[in-house]
Amino acid sequence: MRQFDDSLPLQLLKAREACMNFFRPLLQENGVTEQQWRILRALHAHGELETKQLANLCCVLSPSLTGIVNRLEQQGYIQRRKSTEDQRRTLLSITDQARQLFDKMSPEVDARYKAFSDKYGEEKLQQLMTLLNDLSKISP
Amino acid sequence: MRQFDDSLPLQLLKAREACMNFFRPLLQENGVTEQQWRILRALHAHGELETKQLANLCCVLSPSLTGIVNRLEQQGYIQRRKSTEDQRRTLLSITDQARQLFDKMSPEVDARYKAFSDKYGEEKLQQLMTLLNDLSKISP
DNA sequence: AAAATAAAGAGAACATGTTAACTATTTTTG
DNA sequence: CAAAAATAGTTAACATGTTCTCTTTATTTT
Repeated sequence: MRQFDDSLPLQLLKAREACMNFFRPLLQENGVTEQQWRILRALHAHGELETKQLANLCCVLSPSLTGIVNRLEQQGYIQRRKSTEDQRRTLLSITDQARQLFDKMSPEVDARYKAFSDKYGEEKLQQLMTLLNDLSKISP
Repeated sequence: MRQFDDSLPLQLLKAREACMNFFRPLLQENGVTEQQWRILRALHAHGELETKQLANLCCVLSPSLTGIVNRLEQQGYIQRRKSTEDQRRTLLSITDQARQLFDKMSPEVDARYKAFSDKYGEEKLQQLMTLLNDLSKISP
């Protein structure tokens, strides 16, 4: 069997960990978890979304998303409304309070991304993104 | 700020998800979780280890490891013993029952890894592993 | 149109991730 | 050597991941 330390899933995990080390402190300073930030960014980029769409975009399962969204709503960062055509669907969007958070955090996020890119190498980062993008498209 | 869908952490997550889709069913058939399997493989490859070493190898925080190891011990896959020199340290190793599990699963694990490698491309896989390995070494 | 099916969310139960605090042991300092 | 500081591991509290089930609403089938 394949050597343990060569396992691709483990390497992906470690890489993600190394990358997050650049951003985690910033998120913590601003009182949002990694997952909450992922959700907010998706809504910021895509506008109003259904729960299911959001889950797919963020690579989160819907039961997890339920809780995350509840907490974000409680903190005033997200608003829900029911779709009028299809009563099953919930539509989610960010509030002005969330937009303020973005304005506040954006510069520092960019700075840290640049620090990361500089340390790792811009070309390598591009290559990596391409390879990852290909990988995420395959399925058994 | 960087486009949401271009975020490296998200891409790493999606890539990992795509990869795990090849193995998850097998793990489930054998009644072990992804994390349990990771722990068992590390112990299988490295022999007896301290809790902390194991946590570092597997990219798991010690509080999580405590629970995982408890459950694995309960299921008869792991045995603990106290270090004689340093009473703080716990030494962990796999049981024969775990070794049997490996013998049973190894061929199928290999087969699926090959299926994955064929579908993704062996060269690309090598490149990717190299890039990930580099990434996991950098820190802010 | 009534019944069967499918789809979207939410809820439950358990495993894991994450941070902080705590216990029991060394190890280090004064 | 005794007190202080450091280390290994666990516990606690909460957020999230994972699978299964349930409810509600649409859609399809007969």
